[in-house]
Amino acid sequence: MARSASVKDVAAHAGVSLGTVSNVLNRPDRVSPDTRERVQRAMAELGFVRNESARQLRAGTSRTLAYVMLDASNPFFTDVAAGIDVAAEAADLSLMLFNSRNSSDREHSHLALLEQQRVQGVLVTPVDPDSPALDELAQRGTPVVIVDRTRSDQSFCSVAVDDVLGGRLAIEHLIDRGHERVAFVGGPATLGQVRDRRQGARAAWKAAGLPREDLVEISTTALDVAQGREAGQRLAGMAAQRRPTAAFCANDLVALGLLQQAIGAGQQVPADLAIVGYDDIEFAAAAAVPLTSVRQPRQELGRTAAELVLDEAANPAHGHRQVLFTPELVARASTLG
Amino acid sequence: MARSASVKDVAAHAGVSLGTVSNVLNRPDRVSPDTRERVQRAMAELGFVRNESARQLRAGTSRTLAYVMLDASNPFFTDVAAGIDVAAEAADLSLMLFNSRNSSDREHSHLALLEQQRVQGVLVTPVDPDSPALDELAQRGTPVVIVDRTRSDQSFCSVAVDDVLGGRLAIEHLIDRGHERVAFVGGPATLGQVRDRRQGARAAWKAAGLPREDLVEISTTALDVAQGREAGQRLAGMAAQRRPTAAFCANDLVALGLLQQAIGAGQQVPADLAIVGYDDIEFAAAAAVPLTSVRQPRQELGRTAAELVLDEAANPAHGHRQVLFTPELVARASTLG
DNA sequence: TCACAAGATTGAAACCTTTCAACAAATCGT
DNA sequence: ACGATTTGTTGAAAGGTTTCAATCTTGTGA
Repeated sequence: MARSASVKDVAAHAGVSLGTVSNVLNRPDRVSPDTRERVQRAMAELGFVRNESARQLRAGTSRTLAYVMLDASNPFFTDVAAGIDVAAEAADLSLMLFNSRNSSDREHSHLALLEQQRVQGVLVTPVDPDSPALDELAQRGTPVVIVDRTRSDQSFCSVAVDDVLGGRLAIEHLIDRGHERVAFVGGPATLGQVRDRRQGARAAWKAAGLPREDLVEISTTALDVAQGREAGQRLAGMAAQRRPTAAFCANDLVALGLLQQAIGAGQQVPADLAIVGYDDIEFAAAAAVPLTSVRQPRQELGRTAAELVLDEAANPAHGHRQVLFTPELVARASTLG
Repeated sequence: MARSASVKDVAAHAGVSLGTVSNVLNRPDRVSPDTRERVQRAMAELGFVRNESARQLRAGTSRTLAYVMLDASNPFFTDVAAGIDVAAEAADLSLMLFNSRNSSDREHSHLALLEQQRVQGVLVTPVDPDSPALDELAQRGTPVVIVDRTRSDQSFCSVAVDDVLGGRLAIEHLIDRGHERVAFVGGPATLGQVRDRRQGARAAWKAAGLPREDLVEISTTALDVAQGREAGQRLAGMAAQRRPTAAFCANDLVALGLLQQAIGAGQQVPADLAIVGYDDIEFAAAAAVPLTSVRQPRQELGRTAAELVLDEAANPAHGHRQVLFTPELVARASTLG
């Protein structure tokens, strides 16, 4: 392509100075109506497109926000992203999404690029929330908010949902429904989410005075559908009197896999096996046996995260806040049948 | 934050000229090992971060590719995005994702920003593939590839899947299974996909010599789960001898909604109603009655699109190509029971 | 008619990096 | 020991925009 026209070309073509062209672009009211029109016509004729690099270099500020997501194929994160998008749009910023696909390397290379681009702020659901790369990024001045994860210390803004409470809600619901032998399905335990949900589950179990060994743990290597199916087979393989009558899964993907396996093996849900998922993604309600699940306020999570990062970017007196949302149990047929 | 250090600061701190710092950054081999090390130490001490705007302004080239997706919450598109990502990574570019959420306005504002950013190339699944905004963008020199849509003319590179064939495969499968009254569920007809799939369905129906009125059309206002449920209710409301024994849905989300409604109403799938979806998203196989679906090579779609846009960016002799992939029917329990 | 204010336009400087011709120093061959 | 290479380093120019003090025009009030 021919090198595209610059303000200078437009100025020459319209017979005005280059400062005036810039004024038309940035303070149209400072310029008389007829010159303004002349300049705009010149822009149209030359196909002028503002060079954002130059603009940003001079102005020092970019008009974008970025969200580095852990796994774009998990609907939970796309819903969070939609919430961020709403807030970004309200602030007249564009949201760029990056997918680290569970890889630290990809995550770090995206973060490095974003820092070089001087984006207004970075939202990130990190592979490892305690990675020092995040500290360095923040320390050098990029506003960073951690999404759906928390840190041991309070050195960042973060938004997350109370997973311990969520685990408790799930188990209390199953206990209410009369179950006395329940499986917790999820893993790996290196994920904070998994640990917290399990911890809440155990606390509720203990509080109900039920014997510890009747909360059976089935560990998976990832939180996806395939692992849910696999866990279902292990469950099915257990001796009948030891087999749990209900399962609480660490997320909906696992729960859907488990549901599929159970129905495929001819079991009735919830009569033979009740199932509770986590996240309440759209496909949970749309499953053939609609799934009871712990709902997280995904959109609000994203919206709040965006507001925090914008505050950090704009407000010099910004103080870090850790926002914790409250989850909610949505009971459906997979436990109510 | 304190304004971050520039090459000039690094040069001063390391006691070298500014050109040398740039060499360390871009041609490390041209610089002697000890000065290189000195400069690198200075960078680390000052927390130097290269300013990408300035780099890009001078170098004229960005290191990013962008995909403007129609609906990030549809797993089909995130899978396509993953395919693009793989190819982008291989070319050492970063992929930025934007979500237009089915809005032309959002799509256009994203495209405008990307043009200003002078990205290497833009991949887009547009709300309206015939929008003149795309022509203008391409005409001004930004490489553009249309993904999962096609244009009447050949003025763009595009990658898509043969939807007419896909529709034919679905209906032929149902005819093979002995169905003689089938519903086509989908809409709105303004979507090229819907039109093509329906056209293929009709062609196959006609080729089998079946009466036209026995391919019943149930039109939806969108291709999502809620509309699928709604369509299910309309189906259920039909008089028994007029009611189709099978449904071909224009995508999997609709099929899942239909499946849910049917099972909720106590019907047996496929005995009372066989269902074929389209896209073969992961949740199709994971549904409680695994869904027969028409699979599209999603990742390959993305990968090919990325390769086309990179060729257009790099190769002056580039000619536009319209790549059409072949879909494939994956038969599962929802038609095989 | 003159002084002044208000409004419109100008042009140079600054933002930070990369590139490249030119220069300096070290190394080599003879 | 001397010119020719090679290796390493320099500094100015360029890239496109925005900003801002300065200048020019026009209109107003006395």
